[in-house]
Amino acid sequence: MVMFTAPKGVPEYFPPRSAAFLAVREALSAPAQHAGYEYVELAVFEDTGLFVRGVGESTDVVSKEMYTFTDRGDRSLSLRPEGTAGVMRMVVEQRLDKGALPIKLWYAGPFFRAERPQHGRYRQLQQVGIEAIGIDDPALDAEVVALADEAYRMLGLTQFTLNLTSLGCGACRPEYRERLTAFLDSLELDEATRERAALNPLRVLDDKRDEVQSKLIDAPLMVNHLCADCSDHYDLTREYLRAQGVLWTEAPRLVRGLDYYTKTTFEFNHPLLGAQSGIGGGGRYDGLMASIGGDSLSGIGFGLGTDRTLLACEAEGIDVVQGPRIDVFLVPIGSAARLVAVRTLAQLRAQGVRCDMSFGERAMKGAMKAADRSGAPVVLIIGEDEIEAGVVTVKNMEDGTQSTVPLTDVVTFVSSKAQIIPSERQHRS
RNA sequence: GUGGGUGUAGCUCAGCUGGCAGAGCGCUGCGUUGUGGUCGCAGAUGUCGCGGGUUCAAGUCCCGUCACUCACCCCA
Repeated sequence: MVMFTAPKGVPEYFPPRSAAFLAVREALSAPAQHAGYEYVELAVFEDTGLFVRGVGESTDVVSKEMYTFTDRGDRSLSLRPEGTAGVMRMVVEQRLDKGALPIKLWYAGPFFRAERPQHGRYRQLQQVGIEAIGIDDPALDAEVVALADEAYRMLGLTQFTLNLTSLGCGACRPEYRERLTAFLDSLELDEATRERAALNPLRVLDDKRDEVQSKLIDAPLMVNHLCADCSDHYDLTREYLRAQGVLWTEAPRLVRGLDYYTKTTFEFNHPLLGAQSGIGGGGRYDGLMASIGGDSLSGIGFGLGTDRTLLACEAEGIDVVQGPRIDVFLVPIGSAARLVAVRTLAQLRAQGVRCDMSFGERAMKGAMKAADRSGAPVVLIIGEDEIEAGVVTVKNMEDGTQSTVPLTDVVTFVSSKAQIIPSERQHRS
């Protein structure tokens, strides 16, 4: 017999953790939804050329981590390794850029990178992302960063950090890049590092090794060589962040792996996640739309890692899912009671009460055990005695007390009671 | 792609210099013929990852292989 397993590096979520995953995904997008961002459902695979031109041919993500295949029409397609390029393609293709600006969009779903799996690093990874396109205003940079910060804080995370910098633009970065290259050429570096420097010298700046970092103390930094436009933009962005009470660390050596980033760039990290500590990141990408054949519209956005954020919550001991998953559980004993239970269950659900019942010919003991495992705080027992008396026994599972309610009143009685239960477990403020 | 670690019950793991396959949790039943959770008692569950070798004897030692995992790299 063959035993099938999920492909390597694909995290799956099943009860009870799947509920936490869902709650994290909801929490990550909630602040953006409150801020007017609208949902988009994107293609999960795209023309390979979109990522080559948009994300950048020299990036690791595109050059060696894409799942690329040829379809029956000999088209080269790739599973999306990130979301921004696809959003920009949609905006250009659907002419969304001809409407009101800025275009504010959010998305969520799986992305794919053929990497060696590790704690928090998966081949199928889940992200929640937002993009604000078409207006080059530092207030939007600040909004995007603040929405990510708000999402993490809403979940109850306290230990994450925000690293922020500016990567400059097409006007000032090439000059800086030359300066940095000249500096790196003057150092004695190992071959792998030299190759990295040739491909993207900025990448060398965030090398983790102390022996490399010690040589970089005097390295020129982008933030000290910004043009007037980039410098003003960064100053205003920080002023607006301060105005919203967002705290951050200046990270002049922060580098991102995707070529399209310009100006404001940021990364959220969590110290309890090990090597893969980035729980979210993003930045401005003013040249991206033009590079894939659209107008020269600016944009800024983030991608937040749903898997890693869940890991971060677990590492901080946060219960993302609070309270029971249902409010009421029905325990019918005997066929007459079962009919009553099926009808009552439907009526309760129509009232919006979350409820379930014991299925199968279970004896009272087994049915009560099922009731207990459901987590429902209230159990309705419907047996032969109750049927005969025209009542339902209502049991409080926390203190074990019970009372009888006429069958005709039970839906009203329970639904008014169920209204109270959710308020007892409101989200932290 | 490179390096390290680990594979034993559903889960978490113990098993010493080779000598009868174990614990906790969970699961099932009973204590209570209409009451869960707590408590007590009883019970079920193994290709010791897989293949080969050494040995009277291998979960244990050796070789190979696969899987998982941590780190490099990269990134969410």
